[in-house]
Amino acid sequence: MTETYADIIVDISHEKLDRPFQYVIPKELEDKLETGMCVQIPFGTGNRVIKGYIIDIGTVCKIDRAKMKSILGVVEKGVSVEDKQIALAAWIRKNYGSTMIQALKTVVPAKQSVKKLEHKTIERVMTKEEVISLLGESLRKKQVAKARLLQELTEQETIPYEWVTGKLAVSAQAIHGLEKTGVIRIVSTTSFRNPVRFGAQSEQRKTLSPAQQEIADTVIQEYLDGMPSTYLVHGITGSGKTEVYMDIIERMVALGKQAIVLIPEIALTYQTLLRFYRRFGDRVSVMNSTLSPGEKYDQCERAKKGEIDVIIGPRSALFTPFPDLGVIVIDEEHESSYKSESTPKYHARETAEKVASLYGASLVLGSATPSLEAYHRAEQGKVKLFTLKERLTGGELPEVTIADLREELKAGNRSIFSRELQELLKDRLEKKEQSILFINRRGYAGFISCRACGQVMKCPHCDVSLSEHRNGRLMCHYCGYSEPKPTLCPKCGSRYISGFRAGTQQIEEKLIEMFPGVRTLRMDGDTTKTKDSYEAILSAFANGEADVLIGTQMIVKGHDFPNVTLVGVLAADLSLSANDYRSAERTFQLLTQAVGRAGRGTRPGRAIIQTYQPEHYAVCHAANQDYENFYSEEILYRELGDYPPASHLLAVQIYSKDEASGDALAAELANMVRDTDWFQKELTESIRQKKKPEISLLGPTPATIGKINDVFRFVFYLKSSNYEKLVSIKDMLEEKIQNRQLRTEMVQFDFDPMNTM
DNA sequence: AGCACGCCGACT
DNA sequence: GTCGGCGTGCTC
Repeated sequence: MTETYADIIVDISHEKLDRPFQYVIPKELEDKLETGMCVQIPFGTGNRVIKGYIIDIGTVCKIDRAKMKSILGVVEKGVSVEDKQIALAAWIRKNYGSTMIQALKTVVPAKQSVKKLEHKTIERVMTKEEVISLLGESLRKKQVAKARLLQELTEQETIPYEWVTGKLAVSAQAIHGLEKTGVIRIVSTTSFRNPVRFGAQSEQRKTLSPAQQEIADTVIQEYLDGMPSTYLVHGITGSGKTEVYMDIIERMVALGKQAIVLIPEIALTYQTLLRFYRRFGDRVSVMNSTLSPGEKYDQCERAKKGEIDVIIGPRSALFTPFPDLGVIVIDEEHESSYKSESTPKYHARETAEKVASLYGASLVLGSATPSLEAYHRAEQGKVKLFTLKERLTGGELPEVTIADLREELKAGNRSIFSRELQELLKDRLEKKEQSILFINRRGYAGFISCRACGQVMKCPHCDVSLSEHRNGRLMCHYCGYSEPKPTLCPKCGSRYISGFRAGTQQIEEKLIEMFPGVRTLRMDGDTTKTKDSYEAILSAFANGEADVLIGTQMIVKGHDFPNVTLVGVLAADLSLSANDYRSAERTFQLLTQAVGRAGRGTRPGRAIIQTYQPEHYAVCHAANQDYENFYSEEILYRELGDYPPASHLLAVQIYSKDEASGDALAAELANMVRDTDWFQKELTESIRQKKKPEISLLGPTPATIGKINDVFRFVFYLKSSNYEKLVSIKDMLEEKIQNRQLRTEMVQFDFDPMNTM
């Protein structure tokens, strides 16, 4: 008969107590308790009863058993903001895999640095004379601590609390003593700063088009009917999605509800914010990664107290603790930055759905190129789809041509610019119009293709590109398949078979070589170390300080350049051949966005997409700006390969300082899954019935980048259409790992990963 | 955060 | 002695 114990975080905001305490779970509560629940516990010497949150349940007794106390009872689920936050953290922990502490820290951002929460101050209640007489008395009684504080009070009427406990070294008891005798008063002056301030000028409301109006009306009406839902607004750039969001938010605010607006960090520009400020005044606030922890905490407090109605920010703004949230808007819903890169690796879109259901709020997703996940759910009827096809501002979509680089090679053009692009560049330079050259650096990790026929070396099992490895062989990083690197193209026999290498710097050099005197600006990871330099380059270009802007993906997001009439995409297939299943989707999104940069002003735009694979559906459909047809082809591919959203993928990532032990652990964990009874049963069933198994295991294999900072990385994948099954495997592995007490190794879980490891 | 323990000067 | 202020450390 074993006892069960619970790790509990006590409900006292103090950094010293921000760690788990272990309690005995009484027999009668054993079945009722779960992680994330709120319980009553005796705490401290006086055994005063306080609230605590269960973060873990186990059978390992970590401290002296004699010291442990028992849980008194369950605090029934309330409706407070805190309870929702805890429930959300528990959900994240369960679905994405992490410890409860990690989950709590993501959901309650200030829990860590809570020390500077309220700026408490000490205020003198009595007159100066009375204090001086008290001071004399204290000095006589040799009450040094009290005297120090009183001395300070003769000079100042109010003193910051930390100053008193810190510099003056007066303990809390002494202060409380003085408070009791009525000498001072402790005031929590919660001084909130609004990070950005604008004048209260209001933006004149634009009348919505019938299509826009219909979206806003539906969202609001269904909310009022008590049936909030998830909506996907598929609208091309310039179709006025932001107007729709603002209309919905305004009506929600009028109902006394609050709104969260998520936007990708990169699109968090001054212009976007300005529009919201003009509409909602100082009832709107910004979450920003540059905010200090203290400022973030302020934002949370303001939200809790109902001082703001709208918050705008990246992924983490989702956890703003509003008392009565009405709607969550996720703009540019397809952006990969909505997936967290650190544990817990949650996806903001999925998590937003959970948040919305906790609050009974509506969720509005918007994108010009929706993620396969969102569109798939719309097809299944789980999400309501709206399409905005009209560009409100007029503005024609640019004319797009595809340049076949294989033909260029045949015609003897070995430069990185196709002949048509060269001509158009020359023309734009003469006309003093601006151009953008876009190089796709994604998936640079050495795939191999034939420059004569465009053939890309692919894994025969997984249909993703093979990467060139240290040992010179080609490897698949999903399943570990490998083959020797060919010297001749297996399809056409050409010897021009190699990885593609070109950076923004080489392009710039070639461009200056070809057009002496051309003014260029370069933007990539190297030239934009800080956010300021990013803005600086973009505004320099917008001001006409250069003829050509050369850059990686970052130049295609946001920002309008009215004078740009030519966009050249050099080697579109670079990202197409990245070795993971999302590469076509990413390529389509990038190309569509890049092409959309041309002709935003009055003059019509042109775009050239250079590629070795002109027949590839992602390239063709992007050239035609045709999302629907891209989607129907891509979803077929996902269904065939059992990739998300048709199925689910769990990446189990193993990190280790020691290559051999990491490799061994990866193999051991993978075998642990393989050896389970139900996995074996599933396998035999599938063979017997000649169907696909409900679950399959790929790998383990060394990661694409096998070693970073001397840490070796291994990975294996589990595929299943049943998400719950993957969660249960994660739970099982988590338990095994916990009991093992790993030293040099670390294991992370990534559900439906955005990047291959 | 709150509570006990122990140290130290003051006072009956 | 013992009372009371005050710092320190701990809380499962």
